[in-house]
Amino acid sequence: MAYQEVLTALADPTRRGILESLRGQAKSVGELSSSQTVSRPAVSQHLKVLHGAGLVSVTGDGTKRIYSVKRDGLTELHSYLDSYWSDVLCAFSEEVKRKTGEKDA
Amino acid sequence: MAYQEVLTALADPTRRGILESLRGQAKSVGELSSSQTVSRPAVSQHLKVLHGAGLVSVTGDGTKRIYSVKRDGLTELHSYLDSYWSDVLCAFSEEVKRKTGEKDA
DNA sequence: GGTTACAGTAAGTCATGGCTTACCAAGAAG
DNA sequence: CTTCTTGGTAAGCCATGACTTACTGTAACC
Repeated sequence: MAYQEVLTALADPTRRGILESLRGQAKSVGELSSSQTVSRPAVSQHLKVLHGAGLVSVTGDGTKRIYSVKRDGLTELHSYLDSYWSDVLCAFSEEVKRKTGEKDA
Repeated sequence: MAYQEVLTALADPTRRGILESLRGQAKSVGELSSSQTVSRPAVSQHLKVLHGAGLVSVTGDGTKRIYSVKRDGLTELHSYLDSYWSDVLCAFSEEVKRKTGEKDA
């Protein structure tokens, strides 16, 4: 529920690659690591972060664990970005740009 | 034009704090650093990253530089997140979750 | 012109985290 | 029951980057 964690998770290129590889097709850890350049334990660690951020969901209690994209995980970040748009005050910051040489700035 | 840089820029808490402090009100570097816990040079460095990511714009060639939020900087990332929604294939990944025990997985 | 204030740069330090190899646990298959 | 496959954990290494102090440059003000 924290968009901060989502940003942290999405900041890493490898993690984005995993998420991209996962979108459209749920995969096991083995399948994921074969499509990535890093080792399998590295993928596991990244998946832990992604799971902690709520970006992926895992199923299968057995020896095979299937990971898939959890679409809802991006909702909060999406809303956060939206808030920057709806921010009316944001508009007048552009106005300030023109008042550059204000003496009493 | 790269949402990767935006994600990297937004991943840092201090940078988010600067951006938050900047939203709704354009500020000089001095004003920013006084509202932040880190030193002024640190703020300068962060502003460079934010500027590189296209998240802020700067005006004032003089000794006073006014930074403001550049709303457009978030557009690409916003669209990127949108693409996860429109991804039809994303839907069937949820379906796969139920077929967990597939033997030929 | 000299001084002061503001801001960016440089250099160096330290912590965070991403990756690897090695190991451990658990279920499937024979 | 033994063996193999699968995946998470631990420990350690190394690179990245965030922060600091010190310095430099530039514009405003006297």
